[in-house]
Amino acid sequence: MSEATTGTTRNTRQRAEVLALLREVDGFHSAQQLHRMLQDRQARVGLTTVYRTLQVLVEAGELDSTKLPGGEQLYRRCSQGRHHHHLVCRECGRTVEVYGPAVERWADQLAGQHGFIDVGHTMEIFGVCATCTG
Amino acid sequence: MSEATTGTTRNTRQRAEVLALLREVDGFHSAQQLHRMLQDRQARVGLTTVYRTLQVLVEAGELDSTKLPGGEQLYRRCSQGRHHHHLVCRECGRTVEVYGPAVERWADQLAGQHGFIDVGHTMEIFGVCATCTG
DNA sequence: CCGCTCACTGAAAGCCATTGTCACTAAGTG
DNA sequence: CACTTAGTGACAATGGCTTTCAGTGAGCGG
Repeated sequence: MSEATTGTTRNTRQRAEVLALLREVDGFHSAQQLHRMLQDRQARVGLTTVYRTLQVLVEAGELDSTKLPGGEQLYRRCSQGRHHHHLVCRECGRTVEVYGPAVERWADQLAGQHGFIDVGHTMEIFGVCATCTG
Repeated sequence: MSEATTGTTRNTRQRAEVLALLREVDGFHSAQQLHRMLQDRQARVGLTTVYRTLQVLVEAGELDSTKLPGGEQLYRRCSQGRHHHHLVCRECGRTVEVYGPAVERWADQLAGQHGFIDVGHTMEIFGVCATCTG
């Protein structure tokens, strides 16, 4: 599973298109949205490829992903490697990256107290942003 | 949308079956699992009804639900109304309810600072429990 | 350049939890 | 006992995502 066997990664047009798009857009977008955007700009990339490329990029730590309550996965270019969470507007999808080292520590500690190892966590904050309110 | 118009709730056999089952089982289970359990005990309740009943119960605050990373929704009888999060074992599904008032406060505050209103959040902690480790 | 291999592609089919449809059933009321 | 209408459930549909598999083309050695 994702083990670099011969480890050769090829530079394909499709990969470049996806990366180029991600460099231009801001905020989170779903694989489907990104695929539609690519179609709009005449970049012929299959949906399957979009999914695979996004997965690869996430694994490589170049993309950042969130999951909406509905289960849909969103992606966006990772500004930096630091672990963070998201404050997302339910209306417009505007996203703010937030940091909560205390939360991380709390989660790890708590899990440790209960004998859990290999601990990870998910946390997303939802609300309606100022723009969408008034 | 879930607005109590005439607001009459009927006591049906199916509802009772689901509730009875939930009273007996511990931990989180998916709608599909619960449906299968009901079949095993000869309780004839349709899958659709199981889903609807669970939804109603969650809205009424009588059930507690989590979502697995895979997107599957899990339900369990709510021990108490207090807002809490879950520490879930990736292997066996064992769940520990955890409280983090500080986290709640942090999330609300942070959202407020960014001008967000009507704020909610999700947080789940995953790991492997002591039993599953060895 | 040429040919070859294998990573990569993508259309279509599959998967799977969940939701919608709609004719039917029965709870609770008068 | 009617009778209204909440509730039911078999089935179809949805939707995001994954798998399949017959190709295509990136990059390398010759």
